[in-house]
Amino acid sequence: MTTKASRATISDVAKAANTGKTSVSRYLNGEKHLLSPPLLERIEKAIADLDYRPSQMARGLKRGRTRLIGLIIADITNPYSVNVLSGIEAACREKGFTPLVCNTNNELDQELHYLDLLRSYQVEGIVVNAVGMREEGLSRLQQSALPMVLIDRKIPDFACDVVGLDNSQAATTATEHLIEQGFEALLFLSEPLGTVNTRQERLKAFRHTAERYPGVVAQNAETPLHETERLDNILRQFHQQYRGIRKAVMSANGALTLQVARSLKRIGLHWGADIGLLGFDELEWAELAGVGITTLKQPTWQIGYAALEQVVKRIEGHEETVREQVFSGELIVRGSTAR
Amino acid sequence: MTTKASRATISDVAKAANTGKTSVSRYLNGEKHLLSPPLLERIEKAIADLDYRPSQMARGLKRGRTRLIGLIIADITNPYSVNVLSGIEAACREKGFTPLVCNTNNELDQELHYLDLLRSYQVEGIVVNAVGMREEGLSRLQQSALPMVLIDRKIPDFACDVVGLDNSQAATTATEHLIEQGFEALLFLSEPLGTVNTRQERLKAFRHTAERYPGVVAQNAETPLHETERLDNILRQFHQQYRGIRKAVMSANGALTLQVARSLKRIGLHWGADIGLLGFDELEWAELAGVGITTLKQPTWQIGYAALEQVVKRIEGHEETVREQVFSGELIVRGSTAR
DNA sequence: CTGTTAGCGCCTTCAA
DNA sequence: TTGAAGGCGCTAACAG
Repeated sequence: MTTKASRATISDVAKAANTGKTSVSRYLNGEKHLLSPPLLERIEKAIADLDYRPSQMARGLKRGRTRLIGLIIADITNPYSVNVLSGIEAACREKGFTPLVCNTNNELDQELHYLDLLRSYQVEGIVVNAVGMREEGLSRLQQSALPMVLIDRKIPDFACDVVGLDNSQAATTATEHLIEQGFEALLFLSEPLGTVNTRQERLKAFRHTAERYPGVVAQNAETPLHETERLDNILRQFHQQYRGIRKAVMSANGALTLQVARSLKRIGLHWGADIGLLGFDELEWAELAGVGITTLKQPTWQIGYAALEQVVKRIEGHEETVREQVFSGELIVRGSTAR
Repeated sequence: MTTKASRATISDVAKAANTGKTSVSRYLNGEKHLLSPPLLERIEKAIADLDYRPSQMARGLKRGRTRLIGLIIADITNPYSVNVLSGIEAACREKGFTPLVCNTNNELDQELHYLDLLRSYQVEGIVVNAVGMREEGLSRLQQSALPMVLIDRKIPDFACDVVGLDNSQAATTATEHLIEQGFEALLFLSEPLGTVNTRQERLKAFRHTAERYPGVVAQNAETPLHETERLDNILRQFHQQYRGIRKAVMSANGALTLQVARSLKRIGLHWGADIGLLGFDELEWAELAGVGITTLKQPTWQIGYAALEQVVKRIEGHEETVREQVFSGELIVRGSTAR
C-alpha cells in the first residue's frame, strides 16, 4: 500500500470503484440493497484498498447529526463518576454515539468553557454529572435546549430528565440498619447541603426514619470535603457528646467516607469498636480498612447506561414528559456496623 | 432573545452585522487588527445577540485541523489512568485541544473500534495508555502515521514517543528500601510479564538490586489480576517457604496491590507484622489499610501533562527524533514495611 | 439501479 | 480595510 499524503475521500473511492459518489454514499449508509452486486463489490474493494473512512466532520456538517454526546463530569477522579461513565460509554457504543468527555474539575469557568465547547462541536445531547454545577452553567444549558439528562441531581426550576439513586429508599435502609444494630446516636454527615437534592433527600429520609424510633437521637453536620480540622472536631465532639451509648456516623458519599475514615484514624477512634460507620457508595477498599466499612452500593454502571438511553430517546424525539428514573441501592454490611 | 429553531451561522452574523462573512471569519480568527473599530463592534454585538458559536465541524472540514486529540485508555476504572487523564485534560485546555476519550476496557475489538472512530473524527493526534494493547491495534496505529505518544509502555519495533515512570530508578529505590528495613526474602509480584516493558523493567531492576546484597533472596511470580486462588497460593507458599525470616512482597501496580491485600487478608496474614508489603502506585486508602501500605507514588498528573505536550509538539511538526521521557517516583513509607 | 448537482458552515485566495 | 467566490467531504434531492 502506498503511503498517501492525506486520507482518501469519498471521491477517491468513487473513482477507484469507477462509479459516482452517490453510490458510495449509499453503500456507507446501509442502503446496499439498492446496489447491484458487482458495483457493491467494486466499492467494497476500493474502500478496503484505500483504507477509507468517511469523515465524521463532513457528515456532521451535512446532516446536522454528529453522533456526538457531551458528558460533563464534575470530578473524574471520583470513582462514582468513573463507574457511571463506564456505563455511559457502553451504551454509547451500543447506540452508535461517541462520548465527548469533559471534566470540569468542579470549577465554574471550566464548566462554562466546556458547555461552549460542546455546543461548538454540535453534540446532539448532553449527560451531566455535576454535583457542584453552578446556576450560571445550568441556565446556559437550559437555553441551549439540547437533549439533556442529569445524573444524580435534580435542580429546582429546571425541568429535565434525571436518573439516579432512590435516595429515600437507600437512606431509609441504611438508617434502619444502624438502628437494628443497636446504635442509638446517629450522625448524618455530608458536604454542605446547599441545594443539592441528593444530600437533602438522604438527610430527610435519615431524619424521618430515625424519628420512628424513640430513644434514637439523630443529628447531622455539614463539612467541606477538605477541611480536616473541622471534620476532626465534628467527630470528636459527637463522640464525646454520647459517651456511654452506641453511636454511628453515616457519610453521604464515598469521597466523604474516605475523609471520615482518615479523620477517625487521626483522632484515634476505631470504627466498629468505638463508633459505627456507614457510607454511601461502595469503595474498593471497604473490606480492607480495619474491620471493614459498611457501604450502600449504588448500581453506578446501570445508572450511566440508563442515562444515556434516556438522552438518546430524547434525541430521537420520543418526547414524552420529563422523566425521573431511580435505582435502588444495596447495603453491604461489614465490620464497621457490627454489634 | 428569540428561540431560533437552529443555531446561528456565520452568515447570520454577517447579515446582522451588515457585512460579509469574511470579516466575521477574520474576527473569529483573531485578525481583529484588520477590522475597523465600528465594524468590529457591530460584529461583536451580532455574535452576542445571536449567541453564535462557530461550528467546529465546518472549521475542521475546511482547515483539516479539528483540534481534537484521541485518548485511548485501557481501563478508565484504574486510578492511575484517571490521574494521568486529568493531567492530559489540563494540558488540552491550555493548548486549545479537546480530548476524545476512549475507554477500551481492555478488549481488543473495542480498541480497533475506537481506533477507527478516532480516525473518522480526524483527530490530530493520539495518546495511548493501553497496557494491554494488542499488536493488531498497534500495527493499525502505526499505519495511520498520526502523531502519537505512548504512556507507560514502550513497544518493541515500534518507534514512538513514550512518557512514563523511571521504572529502573523506582524499582531500585523500592527494593533498597525493603532491604534496608531488614527484609531478606523478597517476592516481586506482577501480572504476566508478556512483553509489557514496565513490568519487565521493574522486575529487572528489582533483581539487579537484590543481587548486590548477599543473603537476600529474590524471586518473582506472575498472576492474572483476578485469579484469586492462584494469588492466595503464591502468597501462602512464599510465606511458608521462608518461615523463620523476614520477607516482603513488592506488587508491580496499584490494581494488583489491592488484590494482594485482599489475598493476605483471606489467608490470614497481616502486612507489617507477618509480611512486608510495598506497592507501585499510590492508593488513596493506603494509610487506612491495617498499619498502612508503603507505596511508590508516580507523578501521574505530570506524566499526562507531558504526554500531551509531546503530541502537540509532533502535531506542530517539531519533528525531532523519537523521544523518551521519564519521571521519578517517590517512595511513601508506611507501616507495611516497618521494622 | 445509478449519476449529477447543490449546498451544509467555514476559511482563504483574490480583487476591489 | 472589506467582500465575493470557490471548495473542504459528504448527503440528499432529482433526474436518467
